[in-house]
Amino acid sequence: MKIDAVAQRYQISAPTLRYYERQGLLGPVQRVHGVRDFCQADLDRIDFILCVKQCGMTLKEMKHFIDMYHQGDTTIDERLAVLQHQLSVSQQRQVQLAQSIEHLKTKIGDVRALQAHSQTK
Amino acid sequence: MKIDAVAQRYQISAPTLRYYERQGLLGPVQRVHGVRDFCQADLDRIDFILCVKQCGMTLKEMKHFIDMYHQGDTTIDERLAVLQHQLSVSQQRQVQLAQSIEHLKTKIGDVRALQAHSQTK
DNA sequence: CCTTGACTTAAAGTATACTTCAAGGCGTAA
DNA sequence: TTACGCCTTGAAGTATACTTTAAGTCAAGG
Repeated sequence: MKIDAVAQRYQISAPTLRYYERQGLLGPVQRVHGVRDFCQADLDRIDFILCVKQCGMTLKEMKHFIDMYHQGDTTIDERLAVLQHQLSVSQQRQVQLAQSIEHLKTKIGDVRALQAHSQTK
Repeated sequence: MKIDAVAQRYQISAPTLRYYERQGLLGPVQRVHGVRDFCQADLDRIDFILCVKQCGMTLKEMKHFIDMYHQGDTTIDERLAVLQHQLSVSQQRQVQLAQSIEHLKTKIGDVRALQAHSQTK
């Protein structure tokens, strides 16, 4: 799979994919005549990156995680700890987001009341 | 209320509060002998800023919103539209976050299985 | 009176995550 | 063979949101 197809599939730009590879999050992706050809493992990796990115993990943290992954079984405990920590952080964010959304709804209600008032003047 | 007290109360740094004022999100906050003295309106504003920030609004967007607020009643419709748009964006993020959290839980399960396996070897 | 500590300013620096640019290579259709 | 389109590279540029630094002010306590 070439870079543009991958970019389309995951809704990210081709330069971003190249950037991820440069940062060591990906590959090195195999080249055919110098052109990247993403294999299933690369796609799975992108899937992982996008997932933990959504969960709030930074590229630096991902790099650390991936480096541990390449070091093999001895790092399983730490990798598990990192993922569990990230889960807990994400769940906190989830709660905070829910609160802020409720807060925002209240503020919208306030503005709506003001709007109704100004229209009846 | 002086800047350090406000900073402590909202768990943000004093330089960040000064930065927000410089960006036009706050005040100008009243000074007593050159020292900022935050009034209730300022605190309410900070509350608003932190809420919409949690919801994913950028400082630029907040600035736009606050500028409209200062322009008065004629901007109510647009302000309401901005807040409703932000609500919808935040709710989308909430859904995506929930999905990514589930995804992450699955990945944690996978690693845990691997871990159990390597221990029984 | 003088030191201390908390505040002030403007400006420069940092971190994160990309994006854009300039110059160029490769393979296929005309 | 030449033009087209998609790909390549390294390096520089951008956006966002702060943080840090340097130099200085001011009121209160010893």
